[in-house]
Amino acid sequence: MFSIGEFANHGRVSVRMLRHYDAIGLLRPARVDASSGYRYYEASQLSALNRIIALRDLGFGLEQVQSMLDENVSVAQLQGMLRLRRADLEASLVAEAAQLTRVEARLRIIESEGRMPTHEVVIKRLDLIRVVELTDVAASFTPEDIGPVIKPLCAELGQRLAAAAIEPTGRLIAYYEQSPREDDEVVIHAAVPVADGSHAAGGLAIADVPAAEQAATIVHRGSMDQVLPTVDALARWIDVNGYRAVGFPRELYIECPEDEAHWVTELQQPIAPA
Amino acid sequence: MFSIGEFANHGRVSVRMLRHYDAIGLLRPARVDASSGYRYYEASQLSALNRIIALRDLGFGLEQVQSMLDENVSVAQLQGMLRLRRADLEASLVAEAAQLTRVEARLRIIESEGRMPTHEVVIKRLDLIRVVELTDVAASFTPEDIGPVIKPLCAELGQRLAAAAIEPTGRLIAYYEQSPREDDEVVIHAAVPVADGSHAAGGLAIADVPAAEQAATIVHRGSMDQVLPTVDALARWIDVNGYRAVGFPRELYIECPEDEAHWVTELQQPIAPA
DNA sequence: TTGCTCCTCACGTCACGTGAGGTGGC
DNA sequence: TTGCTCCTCACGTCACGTGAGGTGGC
Repeated sequence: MFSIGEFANHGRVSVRMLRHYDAIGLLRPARVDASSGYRYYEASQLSALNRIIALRDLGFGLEQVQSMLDENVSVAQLQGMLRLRRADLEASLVAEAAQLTRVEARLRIIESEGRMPTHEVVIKRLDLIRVVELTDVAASFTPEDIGPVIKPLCAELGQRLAAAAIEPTGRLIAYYEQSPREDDEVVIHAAVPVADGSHAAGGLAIADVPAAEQAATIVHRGSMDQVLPTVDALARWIDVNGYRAVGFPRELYIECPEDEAHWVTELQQPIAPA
Repeated sequence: MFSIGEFANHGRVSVRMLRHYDAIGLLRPARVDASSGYRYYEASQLSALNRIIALRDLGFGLEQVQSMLDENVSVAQLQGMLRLRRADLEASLVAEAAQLTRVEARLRIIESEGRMPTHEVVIKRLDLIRVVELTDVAASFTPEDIGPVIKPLCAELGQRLAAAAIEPTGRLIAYYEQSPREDDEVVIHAAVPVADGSHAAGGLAIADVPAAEQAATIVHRGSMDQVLPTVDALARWIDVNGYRAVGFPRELYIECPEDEAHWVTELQQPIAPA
């Protein structure tokens, strides 16, 4: 018979742990003194303790450990739990490796630029959005070419929405479709979300902006004339963190007051692992 | 100005999170209505939220995030935090990879043997132990050769301890030193721990059983004549889990009643990554 | 009036670590 | 008597999720 302290010593666990395992019924002492409450363990219980430690060290929770030690658990169930654990571990390893990549990317940036990045990139999921939209084309994907096309396009969109009495359910979205031709031409979509049952009206097209499992996003503050550095930062981030762009880039117009210098927009780029 | 719900939507976070960040002072709403307590956020606060999300997604705790956003934090401090995080992540990846190896090993065992292993192996750290000991040699590391040598050796040790009035501070330890010669001969040490200041006496040698950062251990129940399957299980485990033996194997005699069938011993083998 | 959004507590999570306050045998 | 070991609460951990119970504007 061992006292709790001796048993803890042999098992390389804390006394508190043994008390905890007693409390949850995972490992009951062989004997408990009725008057003092002292716990006493038998040497043979070391095997039981070791089984618990071994399973816990595979990453199972104590409740799962308890069920795995149950005599009535089948081999198939044990296999199932181990396979699930394996899958969880594999997912966790991938996630942590990605986190490490991002930490290292940030260390490189801090070394080369001497400060933390000011443009923060965040990965989000984008849901499918039902929109009404107008489209036009621009000669290239630079603010100089986009600006003169998108501004009248948005104004026109606003007028037609009012004329057709359509109530948008969200804010303006622009997305940019690379022309199938080999030149730089892009098709610009100016769109607003509408309720699911909406119909085309007033010369406006109904469309679905597709969902994206992962999109890298960045907030741009200020005039869209100055958007290029933000676009570049987003592109570099995607590259440095081991992703690639897989769909149309989008802009979400979050706040557009009179003074364009105070605009807040979010650039979104669907991505996939490179 | 956004209500908390709108802001949460744009930021892809939960309303509860925003309330939490407000509560801990990480991200205060731009305005709080005095009478209703409603929180209102500005579009420009999306950048602040994104910085928080980005840092949190690197694995930093919210308290650390807060300190990293502090204007007074130096670039050197930021670098330090990122490097520490990198080191933690690397360690965590190694630990999880080892865990995955163990889970996979167990899955293979369950497939080949049709049940969970009954001999559980646990990795422990072994501290250095000051002992008094007697030694002898055996022809090989099999129970048939060890048994007839170690039994009288232990009896002799007990007598000399009593004669020299030495009080052991722990239980009997045996460890086995491969002879430097090429044959199977092993040097058997029968030792008991003593207080640090002890001196050699009564023909007993003082020695230190070295510490080991990692040792694979397994509990053997029953007579030492039957120890071979347990020794084999330990050796296989060490092999299958990507370790190798790096020091003397030991036996710790945990409980040795009259009836040897009820003995409980722990086999210990110092290991290192293979 | 019903729904919707917002609010403030406050408990639960997971496996213990860490006191606080007290007892019993050498 | 002092140290040592043991005991039982009970709080703290970390970042929220999840009700409970209630309010205010459309």
